[in-house]
Amino acid sequence: MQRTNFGDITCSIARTLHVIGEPWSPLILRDVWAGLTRFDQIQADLGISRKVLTERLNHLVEHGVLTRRPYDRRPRHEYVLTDKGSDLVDVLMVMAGWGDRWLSGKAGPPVLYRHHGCGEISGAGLLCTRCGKQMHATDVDLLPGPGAAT
Amino acid sequence: MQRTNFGDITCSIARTLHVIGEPWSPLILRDVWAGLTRFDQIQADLGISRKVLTERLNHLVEHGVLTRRPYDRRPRHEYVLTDKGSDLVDVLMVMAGWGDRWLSGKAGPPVLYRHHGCGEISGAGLLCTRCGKQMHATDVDLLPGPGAAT
DNA sequence: CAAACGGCGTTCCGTAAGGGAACTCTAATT
DNA sequence: AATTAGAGTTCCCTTACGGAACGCCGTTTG
Repeated sequence: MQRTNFGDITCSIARTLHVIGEPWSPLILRDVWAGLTRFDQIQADLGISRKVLTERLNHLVEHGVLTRRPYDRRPRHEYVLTDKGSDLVDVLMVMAGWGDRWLSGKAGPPVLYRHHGCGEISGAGLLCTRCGKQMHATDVDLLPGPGAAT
Repeated sequence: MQRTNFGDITCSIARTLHVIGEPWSPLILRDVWAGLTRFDQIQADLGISRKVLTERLNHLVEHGVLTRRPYDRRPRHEYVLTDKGSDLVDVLMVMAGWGDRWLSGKAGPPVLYRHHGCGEISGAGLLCTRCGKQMHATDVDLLPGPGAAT
């Protein structure tokens, strides 16, 4: 085996990386979370190679993070987060929070999060920066922020 | 450019991936967090190629996540987390929490976290599962858990 | 009913990046 | 002077990403 299999390392971080550690996987998950659920939508949004997108989607489905759901009688389907997958999006929210704090510069964060619980705009993270309560991936709406692409 | 540069995407998740998205980077960060701060220690622990370890360490230092600190008059140094880096370890704690919940099986989590705030053993995450208060990477000690390697 | 279309992959090739082992460099120790 | 230890560096081989073209399969259109 050439590339090391992180799944074999006795470490929950390594095991998690085995599921979403490959290039593009977290961004694919982000897209599905944000409502881009179809192959061509994701492909166009990310500009990812179709080959790699196929591989990643299969991998995420195999590991129970996404499911394929038919949306037509034709063989057409969209990708949906499972519970396991929604829980994983919490990792993305923390990553987004770190990126907002340390990397977004004076333009400000590209995305804002509205907390369903209190209705206010919060910073990215697992605690609402307004009401202080726990906030999960399923508890927010995404809105364009000041640093959003033009 | 062959591999896509995630840093150019207007997305805090993508920007964060630009810093720690490459293979091994999160595990290197984990090692430094856990107290393995020298080149050969990390190399032996992870079994990573020395070439790649060099590249990753330089990358993490360039991006202000780690600093090189001399620990001897000789050109010997160890790698230390910066504030930016400690903040980033929060991402790892959430990843560890997800891995513990969904991937560790009946063996149980390989690592336990003792919260400095209350002194109790907590699950991995950003909230202490015992006292409910916020818990950051700098607020915990790592202990071997039931699923630890033999 | 043949042709075009849309969604979803699959195939192919060129290049970059990881794996592994051997080698280098430098300052300290014996 | 020879040895040791830490920290890279170099070289070669193999794998995997990027990009573009191609294939498949039901549906719509004329």
